[in-house]
Amino acid sequence: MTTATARRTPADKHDERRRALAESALRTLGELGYARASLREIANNSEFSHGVVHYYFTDKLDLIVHCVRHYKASCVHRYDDVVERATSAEELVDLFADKLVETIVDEAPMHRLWYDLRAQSMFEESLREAVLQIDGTLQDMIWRVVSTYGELAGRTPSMEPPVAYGLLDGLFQQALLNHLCGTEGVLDDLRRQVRALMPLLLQPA
Amino acid sequence: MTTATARRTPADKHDERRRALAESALRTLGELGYARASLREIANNSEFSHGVVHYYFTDKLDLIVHCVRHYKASCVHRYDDVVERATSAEELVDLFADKLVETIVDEAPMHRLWYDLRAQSMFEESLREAVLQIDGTLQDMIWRVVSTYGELAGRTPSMEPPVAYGLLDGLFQQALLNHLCGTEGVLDDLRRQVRALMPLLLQPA
DNA sequence: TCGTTTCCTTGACGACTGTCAAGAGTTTTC
DNA sequence: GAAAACTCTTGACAGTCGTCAAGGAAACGA
Repeated sequence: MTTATARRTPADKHDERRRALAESALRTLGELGYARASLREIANNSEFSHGVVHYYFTDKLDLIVHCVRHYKASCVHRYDDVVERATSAEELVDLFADKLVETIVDEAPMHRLWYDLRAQSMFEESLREAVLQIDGTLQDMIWRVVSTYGELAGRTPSMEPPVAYGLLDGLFQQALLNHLCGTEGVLDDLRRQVRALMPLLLQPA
Repeated sequence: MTTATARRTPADKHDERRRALAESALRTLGELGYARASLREIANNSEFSHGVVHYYFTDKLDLIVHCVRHYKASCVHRYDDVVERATSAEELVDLFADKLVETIVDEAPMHRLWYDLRAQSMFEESLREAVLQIDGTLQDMIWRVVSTYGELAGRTPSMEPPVAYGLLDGLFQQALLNHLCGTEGVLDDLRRQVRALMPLLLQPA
């Protein structure tokens, strides 16, 4: 019914509303987490009422998965200009480490939401497909950095994409937790750790 | 009132009941996760009724923190005999990797519970103290392995304890998720990845 | 054996949850 | 300008949740 009745407005407006609702929901989700963010709370922090959710989404799960998918879509290009801008291996590492620190400060709620969702997917099977897919795009994102780093250094990566992603993700997660706990020096630590780790991801010269 | 009235039974029985309840709760928590495990469900899977929880614990949070603390207490010695038994660096790595794979198979529910709780602590401040403390003991556990590995290899570690822990934890978490998703070859991958990573944790010979 | 303390069950409470139907309000269509 | 379609609000529903009080059951000390 809603498809292709007019030239472009109906379906587009529908999608735009979904996007607006999703972005509103993301704020609340990032603040409260997956389990404690109720649809009413999400709606309260938006310009809509709590009933509208079921007009644009079938489920609470549908909404949340849409939210995180929407978020990751912009997230996976975070290091694109790091990759493009860097002219040497050392510069790439510096830019990459800085960007990691920057996003841990600016987007901590989004990151903890992602880790929350990924942990939930270990229990809730209906989340796994989306989580695995997003995890794959994040892995690709990291691999673009690592492979470019290798090219600039004139060396080939010594690890497969999942390993490189797993290692960096481990450090990042640790830094995020400590950052949220207000620990001092976490950001500098992360920067140093990443700078020390990156060379190990390549074959010895 | 309950302290030191008789020789040892009253307080001991209290603690034993707490332990029994906690172990019962751990089964349910490992199955459902932090958010979806209700006190009634926890009690149903035990020999008690749902009201007894507030006799031994002040809170749901009190119960859960006690549960995870109780679990980690036994968990942190998992690699002790790996450290003691190994007579060469290579053997230690093999034993360590095997033990990692073993626990990912045997205790997957406990591990996902831990990651769930750690993610929740990013939102719920009241969880952080316990989580940070447990995280520290896990880090120490890993460091015992790494430092012994270095001694056996006659080389000094190239990374600080948090980094070594963060890297290995990242790989482990990734393997756990994939294992729960039923992906094939995850365990062999983890074994190979750990064997490849460990030498990088030491200074070049 | 009686009274007291400890232990545990039952049942209820208020609050909160996701969901959805009924119906206003708004826009579009003819 | 009436009719139809779309958009959103309101209010209620059936559950579930953590919590706790009342009271029975059992163990204990005398």
